[in-house]
Amino acid sequence: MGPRPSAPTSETADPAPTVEEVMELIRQHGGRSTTPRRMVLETLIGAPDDHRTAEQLAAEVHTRNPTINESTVYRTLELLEELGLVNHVHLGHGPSQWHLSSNHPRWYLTCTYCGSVTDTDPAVFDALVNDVVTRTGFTIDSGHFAITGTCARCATPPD
Amino acid sequence: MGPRPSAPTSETADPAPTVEEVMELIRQHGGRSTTPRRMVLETLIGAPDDHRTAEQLAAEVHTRNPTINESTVYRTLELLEELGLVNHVHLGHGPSQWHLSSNHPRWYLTCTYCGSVTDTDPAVFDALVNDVVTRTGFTIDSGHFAITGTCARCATPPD
DNA sequence: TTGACTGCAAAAACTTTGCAACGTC
DNA sequence: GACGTTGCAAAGTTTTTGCAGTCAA
Repeated sequence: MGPRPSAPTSETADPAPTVEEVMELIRQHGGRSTTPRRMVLETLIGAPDDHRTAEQLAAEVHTRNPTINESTVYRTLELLEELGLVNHVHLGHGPSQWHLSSNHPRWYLTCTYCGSVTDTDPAVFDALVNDVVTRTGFTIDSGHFAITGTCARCATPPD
Repeated sequence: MGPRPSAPTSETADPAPTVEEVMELIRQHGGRSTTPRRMVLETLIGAPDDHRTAEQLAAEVHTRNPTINESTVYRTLELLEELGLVNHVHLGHGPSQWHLSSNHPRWYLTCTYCGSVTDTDPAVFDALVNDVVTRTGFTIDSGHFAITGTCARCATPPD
């Protein structure tokens, strides 16, 4: 039930939703506006550019309401992802990282040696994305898996 | 202890190793030539272009020797990866897929909707790889994580 | 003989699920 | 009141680890 892929180029408009807008959307889909959902959302919207694990998110929520269960956080994230409001990324071998959806593509470069994550100018990938869709019909959806490699620092010869 | 990254462009030479060559290499590193290691290797070399999970590999090995344990398969794969002879890929949310290393880069495109995997002409990515390293110093190492998106078939409007 | 390797079982890490109680509409 | 949602606990999935016995060099 994901959105149809559209223009895969870099854009900048970012309509950060409010908690109320999201709750309304959930109600429109037959769901209910509940305290745990509100709190997860408020935490995500509080730092919209962060990406964090479900566990970290649960810990943040717990500082305000320790009764909210981690499985509820997982279920809320799953719901919000179905609605297209959040996404998860695999930056490495650990747990998934969650963040609010944004209109502009994100490409993560993670270093195999030091683990650092570089959030790259997506324009660099535009030519590739267009080339691939022209040649194969495959529409690349950035940012679900990181691209691994060696960062500038770790690439410098140690000798 | 991985190899220093070198020219990240598409090449074609593929020196498929023999079991004996690998066993010799293992011995040179202070390791031992054992039956489980031999069998895992023979299975991998038997279908060098396949990628498969540790569990599938263990099942294949079991048809010849059921006493070999899955944890030994994991440990063998880890060893062979340290030696640069095999690699694992994350094609989706399931278990890692293992395959013999090859000289030429591999890029996997997996479809979010139908799960199909497209092994793409790596030349398409050369420009990107060169662009990124020039701009940021980051040397992209293809093929550790898949690139997700929508395949041609799933992208055609249903109406 | 030495110590690397193995099988086994148990645990770790991350996520999902079953179910009865609860809260929203 | 109906039924979607939650907390809790338990289980599922993939991978790692501890340990005592085994085997290659």
